[in-house]
Amino acid sequence: MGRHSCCYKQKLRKGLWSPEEDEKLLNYITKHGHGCWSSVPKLAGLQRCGKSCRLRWINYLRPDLKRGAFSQQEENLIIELHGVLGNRWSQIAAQLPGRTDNEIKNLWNSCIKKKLSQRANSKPSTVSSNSKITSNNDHNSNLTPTALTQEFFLDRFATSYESSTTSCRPSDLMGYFPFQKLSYKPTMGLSVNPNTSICFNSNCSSSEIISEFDSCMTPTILPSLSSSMFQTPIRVTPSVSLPSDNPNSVGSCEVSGIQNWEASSFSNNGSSCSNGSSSSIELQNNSTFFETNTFSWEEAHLRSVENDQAFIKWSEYLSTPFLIGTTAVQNQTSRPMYSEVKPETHFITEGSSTSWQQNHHHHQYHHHPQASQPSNIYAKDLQRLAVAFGQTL
DNA sequence: AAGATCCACAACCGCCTGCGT
DNA sequence: AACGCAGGCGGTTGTGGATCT
Repeated sequence: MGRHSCCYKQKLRKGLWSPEEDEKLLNYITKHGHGCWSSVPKLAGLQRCGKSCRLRWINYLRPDLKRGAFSQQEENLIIELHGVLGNRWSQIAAQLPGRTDNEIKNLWNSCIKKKLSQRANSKPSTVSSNSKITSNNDHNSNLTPTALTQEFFLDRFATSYESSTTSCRPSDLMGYFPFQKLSYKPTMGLSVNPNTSICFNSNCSSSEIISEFDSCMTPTILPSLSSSMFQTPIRVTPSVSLPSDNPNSVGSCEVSGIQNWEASSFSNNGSSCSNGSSSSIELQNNSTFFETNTFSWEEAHLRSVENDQAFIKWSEYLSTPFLIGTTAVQNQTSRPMYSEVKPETHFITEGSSTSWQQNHHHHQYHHHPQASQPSNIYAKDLQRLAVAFGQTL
């Protein structure tokens, strides 16, 4: 095995992609689809290997990517899914439309895992101290992130259970879990016995869990998850068509006021999107375990309002005139768009032209002091971009 | 002001799997 | 059945900006 054959080729560029490379790749895939990835770099005129092109497209250039910071709901969903799926980032990503596995993986490794670890350290063995609640792993110091997540659920469960009133039965408690009303069986990763003890069975394979979830999940309860979560993961088919006559319809699906991105939303016929609601996650409307309890991370409060802006309609995004001058950039109303947009190589399709914007600092705005001064940064980046593409602002 | 350190993100690497021959 | 290729995935590293000292 070892290195992919295409990587043996000489004179292949590595490292960060330049805007010119992005444009070449984007233009090529927009026109022709990717086809065989190994042939894309040659056909697109790039000195890259096919895998590199594929990654760049999937993680950055794909037009159906949701840009910007993760919302609290998304973080919660990631934690929930990670508790079930583990490090299957692609499957987790399939449940978060517009997010990539790489993005989620980075978020987990840099942020969520830290939070869970801090929480575990600051509140050791809450679960194991409860005689009614048992876990296969009572030592937080040895917990893997997945185990930490499980501990997290157990802890929340224990808290809820302790504070509940007399008539609470195990079956009642199931409502506290994100996958509500599931018929958990003793063989599953999560089990509840009549004595109200609950445990994660570490010897239970994930496939069993998945199979159990799949079989007992009622479509009326969680139609989105049941239809897609444990079946074939959503895959984006990058054969994108960007209809120039109706930019507002490009791949946008609005369901319950939020983005409802489907991989299948983009098709060569350009006929906007399929409904796709069967496999979408309605984050805003699904009160999860976390919201129905007292879950709150330290900055969750601070970020909640700001991150609501993450649910910007793609259609609005596409139709917003990014490159109409610095005055527009500085316009306060345009700020959320920029602050939520993962930048560098975003494009707008207007007719046959492709416009680009660049902004390396998108992620700073929600947790750095510079957040109060985005305009200068936008302007600077736009100027850089304009220079790169020979445009004037 | 400058170097050191931290952090988030992009990209690469190696392995696995599926498919065609 | 064996082999090679391409695509996909997860772990890891590299990079550059922000922050700290």
